[in-house]
Amino acid sequence: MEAVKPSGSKRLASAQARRNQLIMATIKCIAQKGLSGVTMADITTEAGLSLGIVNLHFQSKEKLLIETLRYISDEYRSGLDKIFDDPKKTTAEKITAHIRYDFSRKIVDRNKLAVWFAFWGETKSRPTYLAICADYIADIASNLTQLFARLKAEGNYDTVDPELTCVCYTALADGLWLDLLVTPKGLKPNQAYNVAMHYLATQFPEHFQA
Amino acid sequence: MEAVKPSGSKRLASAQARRNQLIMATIKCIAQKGLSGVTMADITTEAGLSLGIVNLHFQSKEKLLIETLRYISDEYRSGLDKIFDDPKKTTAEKITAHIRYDFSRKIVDRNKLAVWFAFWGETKSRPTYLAICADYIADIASNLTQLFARLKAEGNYDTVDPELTCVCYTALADGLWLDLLVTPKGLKPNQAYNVAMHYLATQFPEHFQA
DNA sequence: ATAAAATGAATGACCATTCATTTATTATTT
DNA sequence: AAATAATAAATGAATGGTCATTCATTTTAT
Repeated sequence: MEAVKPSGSKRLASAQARRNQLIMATIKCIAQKGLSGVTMADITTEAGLSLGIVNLHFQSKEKLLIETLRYISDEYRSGLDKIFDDPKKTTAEKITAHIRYDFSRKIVDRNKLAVWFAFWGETKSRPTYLAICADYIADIASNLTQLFARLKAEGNYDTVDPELTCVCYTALADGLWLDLLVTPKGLKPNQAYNVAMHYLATQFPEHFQA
Repeated sequence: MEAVKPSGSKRLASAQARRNQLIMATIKCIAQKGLSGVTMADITTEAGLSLGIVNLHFQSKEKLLIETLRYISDEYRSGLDKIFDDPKKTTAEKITAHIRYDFSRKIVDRNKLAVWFAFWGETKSRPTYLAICADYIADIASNLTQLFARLKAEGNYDTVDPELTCVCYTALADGLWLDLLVTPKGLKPNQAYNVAMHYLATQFPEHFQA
């Protein structure tokens, strides 16, 4: 029935499904074997598909890796955007939701954390990886700074510096994620959340409890 | 003159010098090409030596990488030990020295940071890497917690939880290092130091100024 | 003269990519 | 509806390039 599109909807859907299937397998394999250790054979076997499939859908290994990083970035970002744009939440509620999200199951998944840090560890040598994340990082920082500035205005927080608080919180979250990845026996997601809250409570004691 | 040692001192010294030379070249190459991109040829060329030299001094590439990680770990650790064991410093001075050290030129060297995060990104798949650092991480945390506990006792800080403060500071430092590595145009070492101090000032306002 | 250190061409393993062939899906015809 | 043609998707054996490792030879130190 579709006059313009050359291929039927079933085919398009399956192509997208294959891409996702391969990205999921890539996440798992990077976590298991490291960015320096994953092979095409690892990924396609994990996905239950044939060796040639990656080049069919992604042209090359490198492009699959980049799409995998982009997938994780987009997922993280879109979750935060939803919170930030929610008209029903107050400023304080948005901040709380942000922190809850940062240490939620979906984000603190060790496979995904492994992928994050695998790419961070290579950004100096491969600027492409950084370029993928640079925009969204700036956006998120801008949104969070804005929330802190609003809360400062709403509450009685003359000494708070919203930008500094944003930089400090962001670095703290990064460090806690690293802890969750490398010492899973040491720090639990819930404890990490408490540490983050402890910092926020030092800045906005009227609104947050440590 | 040495009766026991089979080889002369000049040879021993040169063997050790070669090892260091290769480790330095490895740090530079990992920063430039990433852990997944370095080759033996890269490293030996950077060191100005021949291709076979690594296997002569380190048996294998993997062992050289491990020794490189160990070198950086030991360097960091020994610097902190000197501060912690200094009998001339008060508790507060030791903490200040610790933070200064964490953001000093020697530690915030982007090549070395690149190596740190290259290895962190692979710890999930290669537990050996974590094993190398696990001990010293625990030691440093124990020392720092002790310092915070002493300062709590010395000052008027009933609400401070030394362990929590240690976890929070450590994560914050990790996150700031990551920032320094990936967004060198954004955050400068001096600013990172100020952010860390800002957090400490929230815990010990009588002793530290943001 | 002896022994250790260093070299780098040669080797073999590994792995991303290609592409001829097979399988599945959609369109057309009877 | 069924059969057939046309097209897209998927496969995996074969290819070629890269790279860690080896070791016979050369260089340097004792």
